[in-house]
Amino acid sequence: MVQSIDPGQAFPARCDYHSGCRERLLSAAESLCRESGTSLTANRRAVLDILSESHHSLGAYDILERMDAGAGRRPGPAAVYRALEFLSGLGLVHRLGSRNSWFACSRPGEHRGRSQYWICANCGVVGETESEEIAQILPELALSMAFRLDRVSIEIEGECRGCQLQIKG
Amino acid sequence: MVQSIDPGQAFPARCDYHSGCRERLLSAAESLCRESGTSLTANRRAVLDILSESHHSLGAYDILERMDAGAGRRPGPAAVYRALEFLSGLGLVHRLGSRNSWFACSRPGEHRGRSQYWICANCGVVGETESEEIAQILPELALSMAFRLDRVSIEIEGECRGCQLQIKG
DNA sequence: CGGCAAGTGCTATAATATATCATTCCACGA
DNA sequence: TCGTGGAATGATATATTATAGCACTTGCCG
Repeated sequence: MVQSIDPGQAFPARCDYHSGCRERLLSAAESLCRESGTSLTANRRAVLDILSESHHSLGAYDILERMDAGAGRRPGPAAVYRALEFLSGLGLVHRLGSRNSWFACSRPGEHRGRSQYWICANCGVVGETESEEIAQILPELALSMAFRLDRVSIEIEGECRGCQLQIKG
Repeated sequence: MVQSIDPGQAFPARCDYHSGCRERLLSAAESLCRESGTSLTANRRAVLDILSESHHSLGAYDILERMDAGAGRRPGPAAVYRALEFLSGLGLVHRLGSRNSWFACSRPGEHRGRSQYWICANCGVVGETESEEIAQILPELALSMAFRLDRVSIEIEGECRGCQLQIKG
């Protein structure tokens, strides 16, 4: 087995009431903040809460719209982007460049920056894998080009198993 | 050697007057259009010309600005986006999701959709590699997840050799 | 208390991308 | 030669995504 994560488990269930993910994310957020001497403020927590409701990716303005659900007033876009920047800095959320959207990390605190993101074009759910091989190959390639590698983004678009079954059957 | 392209050659020279690239791109454009029964119209060619001037990536509006250099009048953004969509459909240009920008393909007509893009954060030049290993691993991973893989985007940000040398020395 | 740093609110605006519909251009057949 | 149909473009408006700038608040620490 060459995967550090069983790929059979990598693509999350379609259901939004996934268990464990939110709790894991929140506790990772708290410990990462503690470690880094920052704080999980109300805004940041609100954005994290919204993203952690499902494994779908959301646009920043989608997040913004959901932020008045509880409170009466809605912040400006900058508040959302500031929170997203903070959270992605800690690896708690990721940005999908191919769609200008954001989603909650499935494995916060682990394997920072070494994930592949699998995006179902039909249902919008995003899964993550961590391929050991890719984690090895890219630095080797970089070395052979004398390229200093800072950040990697791997986005794969296609259709998840669940959607294929549903559409076909 | 596991690379189909020598990685030592993958990152393009910093100079903008690179030889061969433009010619290769243009002739690939013509043959791809011929094969697909489409045509390389003036607009499309203008966008391709602008992108092929260097290995840098450009925003759509940067391209737009350069489109009045010769002619007196400038088209609207839609013209640029239409050309970009057409050209990227043929694999002649690529979009960088991490930066919302576009660049000319270094290897038009080959290995469609199997490239890795190496982006120098300092000089903005974009190089391409085609890793055989990655070309194998991703479909295997997809298979094990029962995920139908349609499109892959691999973007690596860092600093190229030339810029590292220049800054340090 | 006073001063600093981090975070936020608020407003404006920049940057990126698409929708819609009229018009042009050109190849092709009657 | 004319008309017709499809592809591409022009033109205008607008949607979507993201950042800038600056005042204010809050909490901490001397």
